[in-house]
Amino acid sequence: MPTPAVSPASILRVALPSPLRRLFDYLPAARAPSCGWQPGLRVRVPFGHREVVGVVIELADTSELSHDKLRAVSEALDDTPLPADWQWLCRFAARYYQHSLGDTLHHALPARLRQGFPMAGRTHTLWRRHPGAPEAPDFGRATRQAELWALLGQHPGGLPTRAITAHGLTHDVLNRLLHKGLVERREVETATAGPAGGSLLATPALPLNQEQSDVLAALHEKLAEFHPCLLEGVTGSGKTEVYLQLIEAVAAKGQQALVLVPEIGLTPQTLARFRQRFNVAVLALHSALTDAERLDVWEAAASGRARIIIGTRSAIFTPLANPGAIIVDEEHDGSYKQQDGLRYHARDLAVARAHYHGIPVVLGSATPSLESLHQALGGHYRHLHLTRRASRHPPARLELIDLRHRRRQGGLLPDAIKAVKATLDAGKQVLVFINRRGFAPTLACHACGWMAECHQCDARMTLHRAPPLLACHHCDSRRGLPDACPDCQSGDLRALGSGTERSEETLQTLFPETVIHRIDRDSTRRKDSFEQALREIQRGEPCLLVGTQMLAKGHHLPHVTLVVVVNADGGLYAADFRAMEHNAQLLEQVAGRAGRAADPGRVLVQTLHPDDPHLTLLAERGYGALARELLQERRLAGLPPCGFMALLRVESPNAQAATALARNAAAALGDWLAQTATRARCLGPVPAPMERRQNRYHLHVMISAERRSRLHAAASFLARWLEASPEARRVRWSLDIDPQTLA
DNA sequence: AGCACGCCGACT
DNA sequence: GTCGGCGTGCTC
Repeated sequence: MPTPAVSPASILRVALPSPLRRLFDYLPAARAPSCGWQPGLRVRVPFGHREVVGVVIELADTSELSHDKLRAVSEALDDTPLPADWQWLCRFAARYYQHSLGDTLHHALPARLRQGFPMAGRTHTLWRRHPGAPEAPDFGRATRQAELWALLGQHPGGLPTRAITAHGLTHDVLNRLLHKGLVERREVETATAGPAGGSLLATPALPLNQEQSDVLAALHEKLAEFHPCLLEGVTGSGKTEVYLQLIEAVAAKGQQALVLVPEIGLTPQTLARFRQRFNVAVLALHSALTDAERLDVWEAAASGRARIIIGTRSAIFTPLANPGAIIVDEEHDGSYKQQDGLRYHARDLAVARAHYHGIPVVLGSATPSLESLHQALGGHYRHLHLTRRASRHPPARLELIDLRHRRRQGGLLPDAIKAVKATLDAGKQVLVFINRRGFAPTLACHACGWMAECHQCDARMTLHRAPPLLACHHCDSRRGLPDACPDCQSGDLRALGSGTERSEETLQTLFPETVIHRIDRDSTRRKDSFEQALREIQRGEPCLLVGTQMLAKGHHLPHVTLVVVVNADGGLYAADFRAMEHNAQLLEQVAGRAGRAADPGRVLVQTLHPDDPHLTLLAERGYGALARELLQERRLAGLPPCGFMALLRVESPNAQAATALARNAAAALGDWLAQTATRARCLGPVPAPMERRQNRYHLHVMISAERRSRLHAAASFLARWLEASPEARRVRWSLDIDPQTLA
């Protein structure tokens, strides 16, 4: 048996940060790393006219290029390969999403490592009081030094630099104490730098109800094998406590847990809940981290020192030394899908990864995606349920109220206004949900019918009042308000429809005594203003909340007993086949905000289609019933998740060039499908839902198949065709496997 | 994707 | 004269 060559190697095949989906052959650098040449080593290589960081993928004896064409690796950047599980995930993702491996590796690497920085070594710095220092030195007016001294006094075992700077103390203060000989620094092995021994739990677990215990018991049954679970639990049924106790079991075995949360879900409160419970290191990956901190978390996870890792979409690419479980909270959330570059879905990668590791993966949601529901109903995922709310009240049902032919103020019907008044009079809070920011979605001329349109998009401009301007929500264009109609010079320009600003204004005139909090992207632009508003709201004074989906998701609003949905029709008749699913998820999530504490809630839903069968099903029997009905319809239509789909998006400022490429690609794919008798369909090209956006023309070519393998074959052909096509280099295109929206 | 090369127009 | 617009071609 020949043993695999480790070193010396003659050719290194390297993945490079480039959209080109192939490897590049290099000669080894003169100096081999101490581990010898191996796949997974980071290398710096000359590439064209620059140097880039790449990853060795395989070793080979020969190259297709002649020897004199090959260049040598400049240097090996590490003495150990990148983590094997991380390598596996990148390769899987690159193959599944038809993306360049080099690009995938590049994006999955912390910025520091892709820039060629060395791994931080396996030690880190701890600071503590010098054993020989006096107990209470005199700091005079140096209050920061005294502060640091006090802080270190609380941590005799020493504090990492990051913990000190997190307290607002600078390196400068640290250095001054160092020079005075009052503190000492120690370099400790990273792998052993975990928390001091003692118990796993910092605070005891909460008691579980029967349902929660049953779910947890089911999870405990299979902790050492691949065990995909859908946890379908209504809002307020205690999913998080189940997660925490599952993690407890995992951590008790000395293993790590990876928790994914939606983009808006990673709040200080969420993190605090995990940190309060456990004595082990809980690390968060969020947008506010510096590159150095991000690298720290990566290495802590890769070494096993970090025991619980919480993060958003990209956290799925965190290496894990000793994984025990993966949890995806609010698994239906759209933010798990990357919408550019490597268009991965973190939930789907989580399942693939759990399979690779042979560990459980829990997908939790009150409103599961049809994808996950399909797997659960088909017996491929374990289906777990939490139906009971912690509060006494069952989830509020939706009450549909008919918007047709009725006067409304600020978007609200008289019935809704009456209910708002009654709720406020009872000393409770009201949430008015509008999925449109700005004052009004349209500015129109009452004399000739002209409407303010964006010059760069096929869209109307939104009227904003503070400051007064017309803004396009699809590009960055904005302009001042016209005094008169540009077409007929009439001065009778009117705002049509209502956005958050207008509802806020109207409600303020109707309820002048009441405090109104408007929560949308415009009102919360200032840092912390959202958190501040939430704190005030949670104090419980009667007030009105007017907001977009920012308010709908996840936040605990215990004093809200009435929710008014200004218009439920957003997704009813949209071209996107997932529109109703997403609309229903949003409505159910909004409704979940009502009556979470002591009082029962009411949810009023205004609609122009009170007889729509989907909407009435949702109102009468809830999301679960509607989801199963929608799934049936998808099955009949062969749509995902009962069929598979990929989408080629083509875009260019030049409409002809975009159309030509889309047409040629579709024709090439059509021919190939026919020749190879591959059972997949090619649809299009068709203009994208908003064909012109930022003066670029968008077209779609859709591929669908009953089987994943055929979709894959077709998508793979298309990707190769596009790469080889000269015209595809002049037009921007992207191939989206399992697209979540058709926009 | 970068990046260089190359060929045209409008400036100190 | 040259600065710089972006089309074209290449990267082991």
